[in-house]
Amino acid sequence: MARASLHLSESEGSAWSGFLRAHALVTRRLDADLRADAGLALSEFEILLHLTSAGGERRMALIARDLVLTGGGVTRIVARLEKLGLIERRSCPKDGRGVFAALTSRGRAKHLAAQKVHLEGVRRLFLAHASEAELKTLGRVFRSMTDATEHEGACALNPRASARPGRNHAG
Amino acid sequence: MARASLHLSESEGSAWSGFLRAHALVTRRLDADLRADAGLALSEFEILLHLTSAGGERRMALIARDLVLTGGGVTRIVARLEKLGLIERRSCPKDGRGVFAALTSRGRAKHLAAQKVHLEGVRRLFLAHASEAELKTLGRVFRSMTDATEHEGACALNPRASARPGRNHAG
DNA sequence: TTTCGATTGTTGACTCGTCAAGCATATGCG
DNA sequence: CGCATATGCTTGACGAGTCAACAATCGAAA
Repeated sequence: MARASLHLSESEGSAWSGFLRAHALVTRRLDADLRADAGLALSEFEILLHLTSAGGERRMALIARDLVLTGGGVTRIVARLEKLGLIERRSCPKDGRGVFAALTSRGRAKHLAAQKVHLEGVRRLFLAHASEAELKTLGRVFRSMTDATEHEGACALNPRASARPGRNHAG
Repeated sequence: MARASLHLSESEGSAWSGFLRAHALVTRRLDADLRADAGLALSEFEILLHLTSAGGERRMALIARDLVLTGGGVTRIVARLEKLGLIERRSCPKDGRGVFAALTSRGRAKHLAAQKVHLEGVRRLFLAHASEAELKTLGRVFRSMTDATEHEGACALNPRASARPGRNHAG
């Protein structure tokens, strides 16, 4: 383990800082477009989209896991969407603790309208900058990162799991 | 322009959602590690790092541009770092409006200590998941995105520029 | 020089999501 | 069953950064 160099190579550095900058710029712009043209924040739209691709309803905790939010965060976003009439809460008959977030018909319509803006933005800001082969590379690399990071001991989504017994430092 | 499909292909979808998930998971974990092991938030560390690689001092506005923050945001992060004794403000002799954020010696020391944690995290959470060739691809793709998005009319960092005369919708 | 528009940085008000405490329910074990 | 522990969701308090308004300064043109 002699490779504890104190700085990154050029390709490492530009991949990492590009990652941060691209995320900030792209999501910022996409959020602005969505707000202007559809009246919805990106985080709100993401939940409508998630519910749509899940068939219309989903448990709060699963939304949190999939969108990398805390439980409290989902409660609050869903509350906003509920106030807009786009979502309703349903209690889960199988589990008295559980709550479903479910699209209303207005919610479906809103998703459809916003989806146009969203897709246009994702294509223009993100997809347009990579070839098909490059997209596959991105997908593969991101998948590896998320799989590894998700299972890396106690994560922020899992605060009550064992108190970080070890983050397997490379030593 | 008949390709206004209402959904993404599998490779498009997993690249995009992977991008969002990877960013959320990786930065969250890195921020937690940095706080636990160095007592610094990721955003704070990023400014120390930026100042270091800029030779020790930098104008507020340039920090904001490079790190994709608003001016107000930089003011607040720098204020925190100043309170910690890691940074000091210097007025710019050439421009009475300007303010430099400058590393103190304690700031340099703190950067050095935190840099170990930061590098270990970036390597483990991000770099380890891509080959050299893949890193080059990421760098190239992200660069294209940021170049395009930065110059795409009024961005959030440039609120007083012409009021979004057109976002060149594909029409 | 005066004047007007652009730029720089700061600040109060606000939004968004996290954190942690709390309550309700579920599940496993004696 | 009765108790301990784990999970699901909500909520008050808070942290972090944006937004918009503002004051100060710069620069250029009349």
